[in-house]
Amino acid sequence: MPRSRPALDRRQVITAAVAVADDSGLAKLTMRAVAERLGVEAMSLYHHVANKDEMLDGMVDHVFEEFEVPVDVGWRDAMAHRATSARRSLRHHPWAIGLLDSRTSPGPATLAHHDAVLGVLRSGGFPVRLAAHAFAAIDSFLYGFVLQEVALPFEGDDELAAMADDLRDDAFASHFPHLDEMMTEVALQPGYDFGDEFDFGLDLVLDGLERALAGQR
Amino acid sequence: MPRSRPALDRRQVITAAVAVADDSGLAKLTMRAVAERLGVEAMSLYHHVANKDEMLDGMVDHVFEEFEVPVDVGWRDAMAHRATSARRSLRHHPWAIGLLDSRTSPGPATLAHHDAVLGVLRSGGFPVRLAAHAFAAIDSFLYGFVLQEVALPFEGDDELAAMADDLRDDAFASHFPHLDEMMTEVALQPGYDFGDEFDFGLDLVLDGLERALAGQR
DNA sequence: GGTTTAGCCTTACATGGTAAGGTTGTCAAC
DNA sequence: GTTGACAACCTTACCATGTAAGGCTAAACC
Repeated sequence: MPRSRPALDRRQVITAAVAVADDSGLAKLTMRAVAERLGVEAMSLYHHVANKDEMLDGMVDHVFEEFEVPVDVGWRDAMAHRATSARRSLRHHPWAIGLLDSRTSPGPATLAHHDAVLGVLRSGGFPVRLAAHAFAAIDSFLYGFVLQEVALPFEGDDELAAMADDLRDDAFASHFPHLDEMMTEVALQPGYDFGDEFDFGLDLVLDGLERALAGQR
Repeated sequence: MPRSRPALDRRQVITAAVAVADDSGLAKLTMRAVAERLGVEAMSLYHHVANKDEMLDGMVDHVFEEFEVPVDVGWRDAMAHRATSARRSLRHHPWAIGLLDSRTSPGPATLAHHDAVLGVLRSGGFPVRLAAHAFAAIDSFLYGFVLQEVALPFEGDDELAAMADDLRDDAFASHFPHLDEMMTEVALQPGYDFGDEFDFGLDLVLDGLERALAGQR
């Protein structure tokens, strides 16, 4: 086996891990699977990441790299764009949101991203304390929304309908009347998409922050 | 046919599993550990739950049982109380929030809880569609906040300070000036508690909903 | 009292993380 | 060019975990 150059590095390991998770889900993300994708044996990965946990940290940080924070627009547009971009990334890597709660050491991209967000708020006129409030509120909404979205047991209208029919019967309707009403009159209506709730909630939060900012002055 | 034999049942298995997770964390939650807590062998559990995954479903549903939804107050107070109660439970069972994204089949307590929340909104005057918006917005904020709170790499002021000192140095301050400012002027100030951001964000969301409800009429 | 069977147990296996240590190129120092 | 250190990758092996298959025992029903 002729080996010429440092073929592998940490970045490639992380990238391959992300690809495996994207393709096959977190459950199938094993060191052996990542190694195979790189044409290498599992133990070789340990020359580039300390252990699987650290690899997961790297994967999360990798996703944060994708979050876009525009700098030349007002804070509100910037935050809206950033939230939309983050949501898109997290939907593209649906395993990531589930990792967030177990990763306690933020990577460089994560820190850089958070710094950029704070930067936008501060230059948008938010005093430090209000910026902290805003930061927490926006991120809570963002992550929570994606968490729910990813946990939805269906994908698209038809699957929702199938699942709903599966679940709802007379017993369901009598036990959970409001849920039944919500499904019948909203969720199952043609054209309804839970994803659209994102804009409503985001505007709600941003409106509130705008008002708080105005009241501050 | 009802047997009068003192035996294990599904509820006990779930309860034991919750206890193991509370005490030792999700990583230590193994079928053998749960069995041991019940003075039983691992395989015996499979007479009461189909597999580990279904046990996790049951655990999540168990946590949802704890969420309180008061019925004899206005919608706003009810939602505030419910959010606070849910947050308390999720902090008490920190593993739960991380399971939410992988559980796609809601249990009976989960359904009942959601039904109760919708009931409060509907009788508070929310039209169905607005109730859907409100539901999504509140839950997004709630889950997202707890997700962040649980992922915080510290517990209490002193640990935060220790961790911050560990992280922050000249390089940190110059790379991440806004983060540095935030830590110095907010997070590290005596008495600061990230948990307090919860009330700010919750009020923000509820204010927004109140306004939306008023505009609807 | 014999049969059935629910409820628990023993065994065993495949999968997965990773410790220990081996092998083979590359390169610096002679 | 030879040597030796080191880096990058591999082989083996171990232990933990989920769970399939089937065994044992006593309660429940005939």
